[in-house]
Amino acid sequence: MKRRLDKATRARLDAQARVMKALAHPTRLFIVEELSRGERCVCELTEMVGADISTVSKHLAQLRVVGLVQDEKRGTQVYYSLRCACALGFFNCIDEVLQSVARQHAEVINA
Amino acid sequence: MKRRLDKATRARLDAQARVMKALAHPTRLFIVEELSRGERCVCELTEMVGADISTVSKHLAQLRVVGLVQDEKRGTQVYYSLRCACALGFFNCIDEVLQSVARQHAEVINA
DNA sequence: TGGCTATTTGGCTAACCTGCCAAATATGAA
DNA sequence: TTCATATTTGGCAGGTTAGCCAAATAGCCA
Repeated sequence: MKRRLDKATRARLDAQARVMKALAHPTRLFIVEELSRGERCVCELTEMVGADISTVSKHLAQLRVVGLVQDEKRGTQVYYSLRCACALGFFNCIDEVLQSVARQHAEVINA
Repeated sequence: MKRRLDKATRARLDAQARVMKALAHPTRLFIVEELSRGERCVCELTEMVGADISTVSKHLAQLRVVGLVQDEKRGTQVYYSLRCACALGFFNCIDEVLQSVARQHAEVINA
């Protein structure tokens, strides 16, 4: 019997894709990487990223709604932290892919 | 000293984000998952996905350019296969995130 | 060659994303 | 309360993406 993309599978994939999409932006990857070292407030991240604070705030909101990070308000500042350390595993795999591509590229050039 | 998003870091993050972006679509996640069971030709995937073949072909092209899959032409058919099995690790982490969110959701509702 | 099937590419529109500014909101201090 | 700082939200313009159809390309076989 043929596998097919049924409604339930589709719903699961939609949810998974939403999480992937939240990670699919250089600034948000930077934020995740930085948060893996410890919590940071919005203004710290804003300074590091070098974009408008409203832009950074929106990136953080995207990571938050999918559950990758959590926020905690202390005084006038909001501190964000990673909720799932496993997100860092992504970097390893992605780097593996990129290195594999680089190797292949080199082969083609040397061929 | 403050960490900052410098030019080199930015370039690395851009490359990583390109790979993540290729994965950030339900249809493409489905394809990756299906290819983890073995190679498939475009027409097989098209039937499973249930979209236009040109749409599926474009999704496959996106996965190919970032190095996640490779293609091999045999006769009139093109067979695609996974290039990095580690991509499957993504699913585990994403599911962990989603389950964590679901748990939190339940807590809030029961509170 | 011509016809058939499999796949890719071009082109189009609708929908979505990003980043900035401005305005709103929240907290703490004077 | 008023001011100042930190953050979020609304809104807009420019750029990107998705999916369909039609057309082009490639391989196989008669």
